[in-house]
Amino acid sequence: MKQAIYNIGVENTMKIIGGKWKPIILCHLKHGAMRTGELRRAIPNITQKMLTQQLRELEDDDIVNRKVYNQIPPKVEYSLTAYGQSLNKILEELCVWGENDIDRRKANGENIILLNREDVPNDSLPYAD
Amino acid sequence: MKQAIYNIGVENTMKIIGGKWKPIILCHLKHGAMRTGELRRAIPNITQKMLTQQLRELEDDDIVNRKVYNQIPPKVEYSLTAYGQSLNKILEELCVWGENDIDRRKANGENIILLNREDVPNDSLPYAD
DNA sequence: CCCCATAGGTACTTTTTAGTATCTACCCCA
DNA sequence: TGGGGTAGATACTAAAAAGTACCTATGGGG
Repeated sequence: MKQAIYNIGVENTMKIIGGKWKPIILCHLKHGAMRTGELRRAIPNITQKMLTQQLRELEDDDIVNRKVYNQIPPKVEYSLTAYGQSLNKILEELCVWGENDIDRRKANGENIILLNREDVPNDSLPYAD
Repeated sequence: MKQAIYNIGVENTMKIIGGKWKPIILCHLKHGAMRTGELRRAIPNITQKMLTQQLRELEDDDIVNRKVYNQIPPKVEYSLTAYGQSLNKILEELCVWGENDIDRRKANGENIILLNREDVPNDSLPYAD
């Protein structure tokens, strides 16, 4: 059995939900189950390979559930497991923080664009300056 | 001027606080200012190069403040900026989630060790099964 | 004079991660 | 017969991230 040693909790968290694609996938799945093709369309630039690879890893970590419908053409739905949903709040906050940060930079003159602003919980920013 | 395009907020967040070392550095700094050497000791395995490199990037993004004391031998203190502190809650949650996840896996028979459990807010786990 | 401690820069190499291209399977439909 | 539509596997290549080794500066102390 391989032994894993971490110095701080966040190290483990990032191993599970870190990387280029996992946070994005999870932020989409937190709204409900999605088919493979839906995820592909929702996440421009992701390749089929990276999508399935990351989903498999999330499955292995009991974050994502894979449901296969036995039909032709194939239909597969991905969703957060009950355990994966314990990440919902964090995922939401990561999204919102990033959105507000983009606003802040834009106000600061940076040329930065956010295409899909899905989380707009309220009008009070966590940080205003 | 270079244009940045994001599809979803979390993409931006991860660009700023993602990677192998940044979340760890930030989780340490959220307790207060630390000297370079303190950070190095607090984060085993990080190299001087990675530490300063990541700190410079966090500085560029207005997350971390660098204070140089003009003395010999040199003394430099790093701390979260006021803006960087808007990440405090998220950082805390990332730490705690990782800690609880390690407990969960350990209970599940995995050989996994957490050396520094710094965030123990209460006895109610976000997810118990 | 040389080494200590401190903080940091830089060229180069290795490792990890991600991307590309091509392959499978299945049934339907024209 | 040969597409389309779905989901996915795999070998190979490219790019990004991290690690290694060695260099700088400064003043004090032995």
